[in-house]
Amino acid sequence: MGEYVFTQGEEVSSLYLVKSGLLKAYYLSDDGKENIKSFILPGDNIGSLMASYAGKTSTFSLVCVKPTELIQVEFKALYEASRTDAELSSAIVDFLLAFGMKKEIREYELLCLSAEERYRRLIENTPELFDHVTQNDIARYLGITPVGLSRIKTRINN
Amino acid sequence: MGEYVFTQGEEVSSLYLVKSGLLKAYYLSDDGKENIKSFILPGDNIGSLMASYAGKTSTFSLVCVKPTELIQVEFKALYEASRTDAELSSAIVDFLLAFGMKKEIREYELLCLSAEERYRRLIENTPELFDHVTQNDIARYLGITPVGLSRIKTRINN
DNA sequence: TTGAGGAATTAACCTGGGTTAAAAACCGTG
DNA sequence: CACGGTTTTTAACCCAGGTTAATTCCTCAA
Repeated sequence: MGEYVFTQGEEVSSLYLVKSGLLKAYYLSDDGKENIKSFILPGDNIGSLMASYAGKTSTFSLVCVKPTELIQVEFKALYEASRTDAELSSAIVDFLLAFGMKKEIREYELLCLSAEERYRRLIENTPELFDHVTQNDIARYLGITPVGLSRIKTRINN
Repeated sequence: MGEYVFTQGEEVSSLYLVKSGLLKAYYLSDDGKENIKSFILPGDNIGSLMASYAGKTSTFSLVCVKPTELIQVEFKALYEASRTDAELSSAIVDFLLAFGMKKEIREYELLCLSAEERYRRLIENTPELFDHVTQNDIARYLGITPVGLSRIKTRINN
């Protein structure tokens, strides 16, 4: 709860699998604005590809929103092992396919939908989230400010 | 040139590798608005994960902007083969890692940057694109209208 | 060379969401 | 219960970008 798994700018060499709890991954801009990349729920996996694969530092921070149990996997070891272990490799393929599809959906929403539509879809698809996350964070996930989200809500309720 | 590789709503079972040429992948909304998901350059790979992996129909269309040579790969066969062939599987892992990183960057740009910043970065990172793609399409890739982009340009040149 | 169709620009007006700041509602803790 | 901090709402004002439509530019085929 409130603990960081890793922070922006850090070298990260692991992937994580969420057993229980809730995390948020977010970008912090130069002027201190927070943009939430994703919430990570039990069963989801998370990691900074850029950091662990391309050897850069992480572009975002990962922090627990609720008490969380994680399984940590050393990326490089996994990657090397996958070179010769077909079963492991195909598990990784599944992991990456799931990852890619999540990203594809998010990209679609950010590119094609208005903030209001994204909000409606979030209610539709992940209502649990609203029980555990402040409206502030919901807004920053939708790509708008808390004030903006409050306005959308009142607009929706006529 | 102008030929469709596949269109939105179609069942797609292949991935593609671009040998030469240029394509665009785009979403068409109910009210006829086009939003460009990505431009695909030589060396890039493209496919609808949702369609070929999850068995849904494609959420976007893929069309050639310039005469293009493609290598087509049947997804299911590839996926099955990868289950037992470590070398193949690890090639797929690399493919998916590259795919994931591209998506991650795009997500960041859409979530955190203004249209003007995205435009500046595009000039910076992919100037070639401007030789082959209309400004209309650049705008639709940036997530704004052609009118909006024209304004940004004049704003930048004081 | 001209004319026609598409691409880009410009202008006028509108709207969604940003910004700032204050007020109100909601906590948990002593 | 009251206090102090955090969330949420509300209000006033602002701006980026959307919309529509007219104008200019470009290109290319006849």
